Amino acid sequence: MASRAKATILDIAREAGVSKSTVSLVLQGSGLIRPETATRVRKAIEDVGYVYNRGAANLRKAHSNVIGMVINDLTNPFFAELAVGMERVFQAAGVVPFIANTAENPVRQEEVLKSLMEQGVAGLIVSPARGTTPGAFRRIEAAGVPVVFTMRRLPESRIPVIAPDNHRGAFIATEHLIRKGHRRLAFFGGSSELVVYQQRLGGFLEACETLGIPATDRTIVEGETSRKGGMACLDTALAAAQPPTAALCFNDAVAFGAMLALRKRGLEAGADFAVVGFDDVAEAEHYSPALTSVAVDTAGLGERAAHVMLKMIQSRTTRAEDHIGAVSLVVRESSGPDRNSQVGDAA
Amino acid sequence: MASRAKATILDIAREAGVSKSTVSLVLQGSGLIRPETATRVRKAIEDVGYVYNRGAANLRKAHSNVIGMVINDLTNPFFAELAVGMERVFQAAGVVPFIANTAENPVRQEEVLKSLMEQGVAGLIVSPARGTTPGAFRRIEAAGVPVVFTMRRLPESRIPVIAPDNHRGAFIATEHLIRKGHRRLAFFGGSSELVVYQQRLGGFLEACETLGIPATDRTIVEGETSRKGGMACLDTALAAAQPPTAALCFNDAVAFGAMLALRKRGLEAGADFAVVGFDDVAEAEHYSPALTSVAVDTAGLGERAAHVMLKMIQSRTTRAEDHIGAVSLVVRESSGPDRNSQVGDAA
DNA sequence: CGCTATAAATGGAACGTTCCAATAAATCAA
DNA sequence: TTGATTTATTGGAACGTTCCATTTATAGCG
Repeated sequence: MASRAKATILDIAREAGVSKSTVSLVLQGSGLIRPETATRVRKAIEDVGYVYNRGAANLRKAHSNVIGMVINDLTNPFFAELAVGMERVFQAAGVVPFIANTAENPVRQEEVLKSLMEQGVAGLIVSPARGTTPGAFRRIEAAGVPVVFTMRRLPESRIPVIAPDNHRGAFIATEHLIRKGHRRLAFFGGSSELVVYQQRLGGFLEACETLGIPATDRTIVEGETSRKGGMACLDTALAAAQPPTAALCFNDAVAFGAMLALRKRGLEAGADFAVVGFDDVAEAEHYSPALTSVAVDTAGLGERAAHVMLKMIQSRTTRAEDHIGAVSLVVRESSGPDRNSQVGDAA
Repeated sequence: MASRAKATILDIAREAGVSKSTVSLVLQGSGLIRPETATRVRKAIEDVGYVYNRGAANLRKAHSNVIGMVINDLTNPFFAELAVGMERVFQAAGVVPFIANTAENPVRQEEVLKSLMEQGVAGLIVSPARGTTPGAFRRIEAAGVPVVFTMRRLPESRIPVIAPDNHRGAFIATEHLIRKGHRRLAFFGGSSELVVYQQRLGGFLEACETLGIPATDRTIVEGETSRKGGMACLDTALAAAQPPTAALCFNDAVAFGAMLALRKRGLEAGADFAVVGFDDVAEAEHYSPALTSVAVDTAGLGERAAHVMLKMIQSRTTRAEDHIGAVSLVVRESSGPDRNSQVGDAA
């Protein structure tokens, strides 16, 4: 049933009674071929069930039409949304994005990157795994393949980054909580090895500083960036002598976890404890209570990253400017009502 | 900065003072090379920043180490979990899975498949997009590339399928609702063009039939397989003169939507209306109320699909047996307490 | 009719690997 | 010592494309 040997351009040439060069030209849609010849060739292609061998072609052409998207956690819907945004742009440009998942594992990431490079990708969009070593992209840069990072950046690296304004996002979210009347605040989840963490925590701290929350009234609990991590953070925080009354969470997953832990204690997010997330994933709006979160325009960032990549490929450069996306706070139920009525001990 | 021309095997050969054949052997880890020679070659590889050109290699070898995973909706966490399960297996086998998203669009799917084929994949694992035409895989089969479907099957096709036992899953879920005392049941979401829909609906109907729920007490509402679709289904169903008191949903996303719509009406899933989902995504356990759902062992199915694929590649066949995965009902809060006390009108 | 200009089609040399057959060097048996 | 065997290494011919330089056919013009 299956055709024995794969058909090549020569088989088509024979079938159509032309030369391989002619077939090649037809395949590339060249206008140099007489229309009726082209039709004849196309028929032959159809007849023999030919499939184009892009590997062979790339051997001569030296640049492929595939770009690799390396993502640290596909099960996080946030990254899935990001990937979808990119795909739209690439598709329109005739570029095929192949997605690979590293599951937050630097070793796996190494393998995946190697594989993608061997495949001869034209560029790489990467959301680096936690714990990626600074040298991990040296070889890739040396090979002249354009790379852009999304969402996360590496401590010291000249690779362009497309990311939301984490500092500002955390700042406005914290400000929101303070304006609501909260005086003992927490920051939940994440770990200090992530640059993103430093940015978000930095925004949180700056807001506290600016708006007069003393260091003694700030609780910082590191933890996994997942529901489970969020649950643990809340339990830790509430065990303190002077527990916080509100928390900004590293991301929405952590926030969902914190809300879940609250419910387990018979408390309700919003009424008894204010929770704010980060990322504003689709689910945030539909949760119960609906989650107040920092919206980062995920799909927009994905599109931006894709555009930057295309431009880099086109201008065969490996440099590009960073892009820091605007953020906004989407206020929903989980951050609760104003507490200003019961405030009395503010400076 | 970037090295001008990409280094090839010949550059390494020159650098190390051996022949290209020797380099090739080293690259393949052949034991035929004297260890110290191999070390010297490996050093040269490192020095010149060589990256292996798999395209060129495949030209001779005729089978690559990449397999394509074509998924209809990456934003559905269910598929992301499935993908992750497969990746584990492939990684261990030294095969690199590239994931591509079709966003439920047959045209996009066509492009993606073409691209993957051109790339010379060794095999394809596909969860076909809705509305895929029966002929869409003809050429791929003709080319002798192994394909396995996951989760969904095409109406008439000899391609092996790895999927959960949809019929049985729906049956036990429906049985559960009836045992709880419900007598007017609904089936929410999905559309009849999907084979999976027919299977799940079939299970639902068979349970109704077997356990004495007359056709007049069954409400079937087709709809999008998303939260939004689920909300619409619930609204439609409750508008009827004799509304149902429980619903089996096509999948968890629909179930979440239905629960959301209930809450909007001031009703609570479990207490006022029983909801059962399908797939048992991670979120189901953490929802509020926690969702009763049919567990399909997602990661297990992914692993199974990957294994079948590897076996097909190895034995260079394009045939394999279907695999129907076991299912189980995970009972949580959303299906509510027993209603048997208040039943009086049962036959 | 001969000439040039244009259009259409073609041969052949790359591209970077693999792998077979062949060689060269080292070891062994007699 | 000689020939056979084993161990390391090496040329060279593929693999399926692209693209440049040609060739061949067609048309246009005086």
